[in-house]
Amino acid sequence: MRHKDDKKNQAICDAAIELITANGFADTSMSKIAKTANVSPATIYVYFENKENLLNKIYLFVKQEMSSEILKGVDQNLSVEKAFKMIWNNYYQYAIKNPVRFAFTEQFANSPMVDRICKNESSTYFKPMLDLFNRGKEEKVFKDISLEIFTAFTFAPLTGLIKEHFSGALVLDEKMLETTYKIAWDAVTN
Amino acid sequence: MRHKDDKKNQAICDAAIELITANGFADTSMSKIAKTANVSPATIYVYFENKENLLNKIYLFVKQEMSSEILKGVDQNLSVEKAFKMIWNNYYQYAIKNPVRFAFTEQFANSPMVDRICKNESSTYFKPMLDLFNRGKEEKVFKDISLEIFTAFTFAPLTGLIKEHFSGALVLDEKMLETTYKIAWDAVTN
Amino acid sequence: MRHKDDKKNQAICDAAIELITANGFADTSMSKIAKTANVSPATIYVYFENKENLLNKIYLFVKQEMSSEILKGVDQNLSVEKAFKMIWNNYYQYAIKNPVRFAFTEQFANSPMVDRICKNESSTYFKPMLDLFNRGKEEKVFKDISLEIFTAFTFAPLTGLIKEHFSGALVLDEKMLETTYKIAWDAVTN
Amino acid sequence: MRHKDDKKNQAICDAAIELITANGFADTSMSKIAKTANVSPATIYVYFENKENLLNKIYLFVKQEMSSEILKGVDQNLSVEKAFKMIWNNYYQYAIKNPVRFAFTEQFANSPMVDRICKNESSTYFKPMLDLFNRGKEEKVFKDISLEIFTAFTFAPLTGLIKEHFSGALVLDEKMLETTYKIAWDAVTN
DNA sequence: TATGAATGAGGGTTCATTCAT
DNA sequence: TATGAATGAACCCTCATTCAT
Repeated sequence: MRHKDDKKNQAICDAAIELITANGFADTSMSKIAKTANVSPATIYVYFENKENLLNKIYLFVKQEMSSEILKGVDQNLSVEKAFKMIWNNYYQYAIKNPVRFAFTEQFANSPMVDRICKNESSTYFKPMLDLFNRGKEEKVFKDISLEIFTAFTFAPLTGLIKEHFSGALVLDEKMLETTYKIAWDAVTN
Repeated sequence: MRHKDDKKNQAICDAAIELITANGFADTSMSKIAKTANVSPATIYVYFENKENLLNKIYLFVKQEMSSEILKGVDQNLSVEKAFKMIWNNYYQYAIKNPVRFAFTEQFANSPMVDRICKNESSTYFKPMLDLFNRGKEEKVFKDISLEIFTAFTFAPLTGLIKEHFSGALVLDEKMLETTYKIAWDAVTN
Repeated sequence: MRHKDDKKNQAICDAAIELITANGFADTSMSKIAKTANVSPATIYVYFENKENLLNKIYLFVKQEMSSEILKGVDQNLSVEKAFKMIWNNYYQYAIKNPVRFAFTEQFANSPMVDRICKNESSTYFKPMLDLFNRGKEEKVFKDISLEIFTAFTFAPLTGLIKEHFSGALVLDEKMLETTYKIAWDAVTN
Repeated sequence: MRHKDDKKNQAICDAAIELITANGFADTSMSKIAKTANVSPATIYVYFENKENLLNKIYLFVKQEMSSEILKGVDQNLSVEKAFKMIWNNYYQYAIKNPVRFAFTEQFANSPMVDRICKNESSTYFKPMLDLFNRGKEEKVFKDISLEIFTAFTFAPLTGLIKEHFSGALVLDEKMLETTYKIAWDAVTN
């Protein structure tokens, strides 16, 4: 009996992420994914139940990878400020180093295509970030605002700028990044 | 020769916006648009060259409508602060009153589908907003930051919160809106 | 606007009947039907909702045609004996003259593929036959047996012999037919 | 060298008969048969050359089993009448006790799928029945008719009624069975 | 202008079968 | 022998678009 080939699985995932990011989910056919992954269309169905399941699994996979990169080096002993800055920078670094994966997650961040269960599970990966937010509020470092507003003034602006950076409308250099960080930090801290 | 029927044109646009917003561009077939608009599929091709052209024209149309709503009441005589607040609130009002159109524009804001020319043209509609931004910088009201950073801390946060409001993850009430505005204003002003 | 082309409809039906009879429903693809009918596969969907609907419509059509042929010349004024003989002979004639259509209906006579509604409707076409059976019983010409037993000894034997005739296992000549008729008549009459 | 596992062979046959009877030959995939038989799809090809060969072998197997059941207790010493009645009843009993196998054989009785050789071979299993028929004619018990007509008025009616019994359109009780037998006997005897 | 008919290309998916272990 | 992985071909069906009126 043949073993399940991990390289094939990876090739399919990579092809799917690349194509979906470039052309969108609906315009990415299973055939095209197969062709890009150098695999028969039928082979995809050995690893994934169907197209939607493929999307969900890949989304979870990328989110997990992303979260582990972003939370790298963060632990309870760090001060709120240092921990937050580290996460913020890690997020930026991940996006810059993995532009395709970053674009992929952004495409489905607010999409109904990725089902709710899948999204909930993915949000658990980021629990340490939530803990930090709560600790910051307890320590009166952060303003007494909701998580959504907090995110809206910290990660949302960065995300927006990174997107424009990738689109070529903007060059997000070191200095701009620092400016942005400073404004964000001031916006949500007392 | 008969004139092109403006009602038919409008019906097609409305149908397209509704269906695209609900199901996405790729899952919205010309036949379905035709059926929803009570028109033959072939008739759509009397008004639009093809599907992509339909999307572009509709995108421009909605952007134009949106900009005229958002800039309503804004003129040079208003102080920077008053003008900005007015625009910010108008934007919120437009989104709340036109959830479908708002969702429609958001869907394509970062999409490769709407071609570059189309996007550039659409940004000209918001020139008064750009003028205001420059005036604010000249008057030293706004910080000396780029337009992109300015937007990232003013409209981007609001857009994010509105999306979460529509998704049901959040209730964006009067008080939260004020809090958000205050943080945004403080973030970009000296 | 183009008119719906009745020749195309007919060509599709003929092709479907022929292919389904020869190869069975499951082994008859829409593409093959299209090719045989000299039509695009998509065109079939202009006339039929889907493959199953195609089968149902064709089944009804053939049954209707068949019943009108079989009941031709039969009316209330004929004696039970003469009317029955006429129907019996008409049935034989129809089968011999329309071997493909005969085989087609036989293939689906006891099949769950043709849905119940469709079958019920088709059985109404043969109501005159049922009336004759009841009249025969009232007049004490026929034995006091159920319709099913009646059919089992009149049409079922003939059907079986016709099938063997077509399969080449048998030559169903005039004399054999008369013998069969006589046995059938004696079997169900007092 | 390991022996071929007879239990696996049997499991595959049972699964195939069940699925084919329930869903038809074309809608029964090798994978589904494998799954139902708790076996790998590839294993089926150890026992059968391909799908068609699987069908033929199973058909022969069931026919053989059926014939041995039907001819059980029949021998040369019995009178023609007693022997015939025994066979007729055995046939009915077999059908009632093995509805799936009965339905299976019926499905392919007039199908082009089971190839000619296969059918011929299967008919040899019933040779004792043929002998009885010839003896009955010699003894002037049976009318001087062909085997086909004989079958058409003895087994064909019973088969038809059993089918309707299974389809639920009819309840074939003891009394009805007797009536049917009597008519059949009278139809083919002097 | 306006239309329903018509279509080739392509969609996702399943299939019988073979491969490699 | 026995298997799960792997596959090209084929499945039904929908699509954006054009045709003919």
